[in-house]
Amino acid sequence: MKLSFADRVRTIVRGIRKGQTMTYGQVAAVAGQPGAARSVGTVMKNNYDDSVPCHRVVRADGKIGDYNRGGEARKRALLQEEGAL
DNA sequence: ATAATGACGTGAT
DNA sequence: AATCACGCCATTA
Repeated sequence: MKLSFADRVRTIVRGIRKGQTMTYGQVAAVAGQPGAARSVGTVMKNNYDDSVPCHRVVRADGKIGDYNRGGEARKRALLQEEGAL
């Protein structure tokens, strides 16, 4: 069975430890598709699995990035709780 | 199969 | 510093 890009991304993000963060571009690169940062976003958007800490994926330009469970504010709060900020 | 979409990235205004 | 414009690419319709 072949793992889609989305599956690899979810796996990678699941592996981000508490207090750590990765940029969309980083995840894409590790997933084997450098330059597909945007696609990582697409995946996150369609991913509703709570086991995937999508809030640990941030933008490369230092911004927080969006979040499908309460927006940027929520995401920022979670990261602060984990000490990622 | 083709077109539209968007939780990005970088460089130019 | 803030915004705009364009390229990028998997996913979705």
